[in-house]
Amino acid sequence: MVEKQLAVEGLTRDDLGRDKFIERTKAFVEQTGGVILQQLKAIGASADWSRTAYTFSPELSTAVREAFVRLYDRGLIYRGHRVIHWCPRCLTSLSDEEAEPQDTTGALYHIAYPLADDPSRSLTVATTRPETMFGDVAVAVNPADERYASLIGKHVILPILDLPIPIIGDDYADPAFGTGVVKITPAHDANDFEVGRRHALAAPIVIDEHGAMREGADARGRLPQALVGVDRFDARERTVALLQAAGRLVKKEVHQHNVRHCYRCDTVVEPRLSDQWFVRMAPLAAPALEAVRTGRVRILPDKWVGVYEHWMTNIRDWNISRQIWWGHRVPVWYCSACAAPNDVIASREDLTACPHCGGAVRQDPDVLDTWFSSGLWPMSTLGWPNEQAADLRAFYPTDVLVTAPEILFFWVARMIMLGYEFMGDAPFHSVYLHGTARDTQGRKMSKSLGNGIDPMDVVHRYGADALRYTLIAGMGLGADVFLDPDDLDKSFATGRNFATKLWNIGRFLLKNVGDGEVRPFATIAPSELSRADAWILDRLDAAIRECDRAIGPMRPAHTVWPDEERATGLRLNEFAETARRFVWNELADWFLEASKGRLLTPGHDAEVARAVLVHVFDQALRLLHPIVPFISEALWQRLPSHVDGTFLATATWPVARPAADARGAEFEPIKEIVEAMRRVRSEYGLAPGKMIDAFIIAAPALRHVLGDESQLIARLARTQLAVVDAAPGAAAANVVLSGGTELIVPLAGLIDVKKECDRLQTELAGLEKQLTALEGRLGNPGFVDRAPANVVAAERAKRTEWQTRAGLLRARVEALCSAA
RNA sequence: GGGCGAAUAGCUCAGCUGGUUAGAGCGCCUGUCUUACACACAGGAUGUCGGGGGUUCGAAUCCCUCUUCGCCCA
Repeated sequence: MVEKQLAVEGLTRDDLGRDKFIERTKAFVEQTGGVILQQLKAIGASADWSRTAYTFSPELSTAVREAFVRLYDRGLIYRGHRVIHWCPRCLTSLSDEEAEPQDTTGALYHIAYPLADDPSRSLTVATTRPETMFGDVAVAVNPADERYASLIGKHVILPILDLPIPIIGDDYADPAFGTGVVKITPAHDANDFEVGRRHALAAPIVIDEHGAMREGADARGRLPQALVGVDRFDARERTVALLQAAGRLVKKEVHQHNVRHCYRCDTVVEPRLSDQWFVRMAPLAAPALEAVRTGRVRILPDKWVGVYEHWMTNIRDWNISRQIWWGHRVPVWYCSACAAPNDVIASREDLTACPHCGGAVRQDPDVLDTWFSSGLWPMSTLGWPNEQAADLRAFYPTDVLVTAPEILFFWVARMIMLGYEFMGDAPFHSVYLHGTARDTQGRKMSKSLGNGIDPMDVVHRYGADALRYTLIAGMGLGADVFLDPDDLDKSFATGRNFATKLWNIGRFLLKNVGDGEVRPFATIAPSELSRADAWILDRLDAAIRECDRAIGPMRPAHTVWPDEERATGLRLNEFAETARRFVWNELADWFLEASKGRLLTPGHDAEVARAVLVHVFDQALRLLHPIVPFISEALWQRLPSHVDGTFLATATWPVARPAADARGAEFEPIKEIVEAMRRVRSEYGLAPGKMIDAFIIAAPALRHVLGDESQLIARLARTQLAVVDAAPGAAAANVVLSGGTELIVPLAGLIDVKKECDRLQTELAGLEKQLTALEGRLGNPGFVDRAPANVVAAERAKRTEWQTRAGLLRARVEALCSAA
């Protein structure tokens, strides 16, 4: 980014010099880092802001040096001479992870290399990079390949240069790929380098650090004059032309392959032979792999476990050298005076003189891959390498790491490896890999595409709670979330609607409860509760349990996750949906509606209702606080039960009561009757406000409830219910409810007998179909004998219920449809 | 080319260790400004759970196979 800014000013980093460049970058980092912190605060992230840390602070720099020196002393960091990924634009090497493969349509060129002792015959090699042929030192065939085995040891003539090179046998040559003959260019291909090493071949360099053709080490006389200084891609065309002119190009075919690109600037990466610092990964990976396999660390969603294991078992040494200016300098000095000119001195302190001879020293110019210091984060931020640091002792290992899946190798795996190396334990027990925000076309939101959404924009429009709720509710474990950057209203409707609804629920509740003294919920005896009270308290318990289950255990009970708990919890969307359903569909839609009447008449029951309302809402706000912290806190502070100076943010978590009150279940038939009445109204176009009469045939237990709750039903359903023993003869709508209850709504003049009859017949047919299947199941000895007893019992209960229901429906159909 | 994963309502996704009359949000249709909320209320429609085969008393759920799409690594 800083280099881009400089480019706009017409400058390069060399114009500025190393010190000025670092100064400028530092300023930029402080500025952007500040913006991110400000955004986090705006969305209500409850971090301990006094602990923000910066990787270039003196403390963290100490940690980086300590880690480097310790790994170096243990032989886990070494200087290696090999082919690495190089960005010819950034002029730095890259790790395997930073060189991103991109599927590319290229060409496979087939080139004829004549045999030295018989120019009439030739071997055809297939390559995607003909311009590297000037660095060829051999062609390889597979020793098991019968076509070519006899040629091993002979020579071919490298076209254009007319240079004899050997034919070698090596398993690396894949008989099935191309022609089965592969050219070997050790300086410009990592695999070829290994082949060259095995066969003790030279490694002539023909491409320079800028990606232009130039004779480097071991390459004198290898480049045609016309190609010197030519960019690698132009050189490819020209080489092909030269080959064609020489009659050596056999064919060119379209070829799909992956080409690595620089993850920062997208330039095509050039394999480059050079000296770099590497971390030996296999010894570090072993405990980190074991940690995930045994369950010391779990990865969610667990589909990433396989990816992690695959990477860890095929791990390659990590190139940590970067030839850039911004970063931690490699803490290595070289003494030019001592006997060994390349003697490496790794040091925790800056060196000004050689500790052996007192001579002048110079520091290695390379800096470290930023992920090297990031890998130390869980320790370095807590005070490591001071192992007695209070923070380190108190907080290491931490709990959950939340990050994006593309960081799994860059960062997560390296934190685990370095955690084991330096602390002897994993830095956390859970890794939560979240989804990606994408636009409506499924593209990842990014600055360069301009399809991103500014979170602050959303906060200003709809509030932080709406933003949080939308994302949390819409993001299943590891699932991507799709948002339309051009239609924020639609994208954030879920959260905006819920935030507004919650606020309105609070407003209504606070207004109706009023400012007067409210009885503490604990003082209310179960016998004082209404059925609606008992019901909402049951629902609250269920919501608490479901929320707890969605979040799962905070940490493993005994260090390691047992198999049955490994994949559980952290289902934030389920948590959000449960909490939403409770306050909206249960508390607001039913309990608040049911309370309206009770609150109108002052007295004992109104006091109970007020106490229950305050208690239930208080508990609901506690559940909601992690998702919508601002609105929930604001409402909670206004509750009459609120104690000055206390915060919802630090209030205790709700706990479900162990046992339910049986009377809560008695509210269900009331709901069912109200819903049935509403359906009938809707179907026959009866005005919602109009009071209508209805009859009900019910079992004795329900009659008792109906007697008690007639006012409530009247209010919710706008219905005067009369309990009867038999259906009156007049035209009516008929509804069969659970438990054999029948609801009859007389509709003289309004009823369409044909329509009512059709409706009942459709319902009956559907039920009979289900019943037939159910009876088939229960008649099957295989099922009755082998299925678990509780399943069989449940199916039998269902049969009884459905048979009653079908009987009642049949009777209604007979009564009604014979007349039609 | 190798490995991993996914296909469920118009869209985005739940459905965990096989037993539901298969769910949610958004969208859609009908009615309602019912004094907390039209960013709402009430009611409604919509799925041969990608195709085929198998295991099982029982499959959206387990196995095989095909198709299509992702991701990771060569």
